[in-house]
Amino acid sequence: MMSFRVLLDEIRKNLLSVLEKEGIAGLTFSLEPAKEGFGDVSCNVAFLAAKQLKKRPNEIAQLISSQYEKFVGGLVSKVEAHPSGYVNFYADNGNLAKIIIVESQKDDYGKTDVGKGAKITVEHTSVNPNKALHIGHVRNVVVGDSIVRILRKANYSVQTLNYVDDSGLQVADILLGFRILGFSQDPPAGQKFDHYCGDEVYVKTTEKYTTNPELQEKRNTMLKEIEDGNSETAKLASEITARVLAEQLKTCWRLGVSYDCLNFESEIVRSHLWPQIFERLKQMNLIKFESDGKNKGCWVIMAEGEEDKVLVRSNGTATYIAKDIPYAAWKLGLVEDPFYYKEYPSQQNNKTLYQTTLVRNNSPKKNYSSDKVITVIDSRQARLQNIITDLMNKFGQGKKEYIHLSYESVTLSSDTANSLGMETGGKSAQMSGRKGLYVNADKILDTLEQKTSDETRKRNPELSDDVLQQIARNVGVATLRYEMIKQDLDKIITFDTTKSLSLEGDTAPYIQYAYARAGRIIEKSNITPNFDANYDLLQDNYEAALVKAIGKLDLAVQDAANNLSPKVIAKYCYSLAVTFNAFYEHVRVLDATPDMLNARICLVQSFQKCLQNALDLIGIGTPARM
RNA sequence: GGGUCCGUUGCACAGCUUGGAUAGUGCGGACGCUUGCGGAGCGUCAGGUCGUGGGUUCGAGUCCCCCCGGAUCCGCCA
Repeated sequence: MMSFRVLLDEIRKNLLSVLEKEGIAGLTFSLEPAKEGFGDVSCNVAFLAAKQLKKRPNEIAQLISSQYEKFVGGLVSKVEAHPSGYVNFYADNGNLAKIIIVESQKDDYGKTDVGKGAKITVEHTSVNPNKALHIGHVRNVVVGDSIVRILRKANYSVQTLNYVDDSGLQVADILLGFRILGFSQDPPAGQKFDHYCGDEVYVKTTEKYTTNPELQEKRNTMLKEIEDGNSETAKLASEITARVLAEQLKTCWRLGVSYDCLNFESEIVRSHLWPQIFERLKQMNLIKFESDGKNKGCWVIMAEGEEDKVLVRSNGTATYIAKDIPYAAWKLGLVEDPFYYKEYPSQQNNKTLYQTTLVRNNSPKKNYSSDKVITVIDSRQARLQNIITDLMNKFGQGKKEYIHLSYESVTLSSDTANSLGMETGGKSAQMSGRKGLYVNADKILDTLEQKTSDETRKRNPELSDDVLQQIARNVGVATLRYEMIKQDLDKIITFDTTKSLSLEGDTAPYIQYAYARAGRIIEKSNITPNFDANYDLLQDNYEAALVKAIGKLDLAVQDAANNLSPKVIAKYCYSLAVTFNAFYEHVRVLDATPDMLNARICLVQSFQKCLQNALDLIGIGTPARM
């Protein structure tokens, strides 16, 4: 990839030759984009060599920079020994601009080869099919989807899975509502089925457990019936969960997210993978049978420095973690695949979505397993995920990698919790599906679309309703997605229905606005840029800064892929937009002479292309107007 | 009680993986910028013992240890 990286590569190569000549080879120095005001690239080698040479860092820096002088003239225009001890390099703006701007026109601009084409499987979303997605689920969906996009850009071959826990206790809860408490199986007109199940059936059914304890026993028998299959209850369960799932997927598609395959817990259970795995665990001595103590009669797993975890109860039934183990092993390709595959009826973008089935068919077998598997789950499940990770390491004998990509939860601000009828004493509160304390994802998207639609109409009164709606969807989704990934995964997001929906400052609309502004310049210039331009004209600081920002996309992708950190891309997009806006305010494009106009239009178009590529990595679009 | 994570300006965050040069950004506050390419913008100012204490180092927001505060997990529930 021809990018800012070529500058780093050139400097490294020449620097190594300087160091060798001076007899200070073998140091693992860093060579990085410089901080503002210290040139373009900084090197810390003088600090590292100071001890060995018994000289002050600045002296060494001076020696190195004077020796580097003979290489000046390529992409480097100046070398400088800073009094602090750094060696700072200044780029030749024209040469660098030519390379970066031309390269940025390629469709795959920003790609980088972290993955070397390796297969990787990512599981995310995995929402219980008894309710609608709330704002906490959205964090999972958006983090997972952004990771998928980033890994693809980093040359991984990515498979995306969504695990549907269609046989758990929460499903039994709503079934109890339908079968015993007589809730209608059809929602009131205009209400989505997933909203209805979550807001009405689930909440009102679980409410009754406190006043009506015998209902809980009924729930337990219902759970057994679901797991065994074949009963009326099991049939109704698969019907209801399928309907909820269909509605949940609409929300995911609305967010711009797609999957390769859906897995169902009920099928994992009925596939009889567990007995096979159970035997292997015994053979490998990874689990033990307790003949005494509090876990008497159970098979338990010994976790590093933690309490033993029961896998098989004294009555012989497997616990939930025992269901997760076969699924993890399946994802890693450690068991023979018991499934057949069929197409799910629909998906956005005409991408085919498959689902597993135990019913034999003639469709070709699929393979969604990989040696490397990422599972995106809430940090609250870290303990269980650690047990599975441990187990998979032993199971895979070091050839497989199971990664729990953990993220902190989304909580509600006290104001928002209050508005949902909960007094928290000024503190933020965890959401709870059971208590009905959550912010629905579709409703937040509706609110955002309305808001962005109003704003866009103010600025573009001539736009048709259709176009306006399209823009509003784009910007609304972008705003929510950006809020969900702009900070670190291990930081709690405190969601506030008013404060979290701002369209100004460090937000998606700010970034998208920069793109739209750039588009208007190109439009009004009335020229088609000629990329065989005179890039030496782009010497202004604002121009040079924009070129360099554009040149660093692949460095950001590499960082994001290596650290599984989508926020790196969000930060990159924001800083690219900031750099453009500064350029926009200080450099007049349309007033320039023909050569200068052409060079600047090339730069503006390069910015647009780069930003579009970068935003796509976090699932954010670039409307031409907004 | 034990494990994990968080603690940087009034608020929300970046920087910590890979220690060095002036600790950045947004919101909020004060003031200013449009007969100029779209003001969802730009600029100026105010605001910081980087939770506390120790250690390693020529050098610590960044690495190590103790402590304090907060979140979360620790069921033969899922």
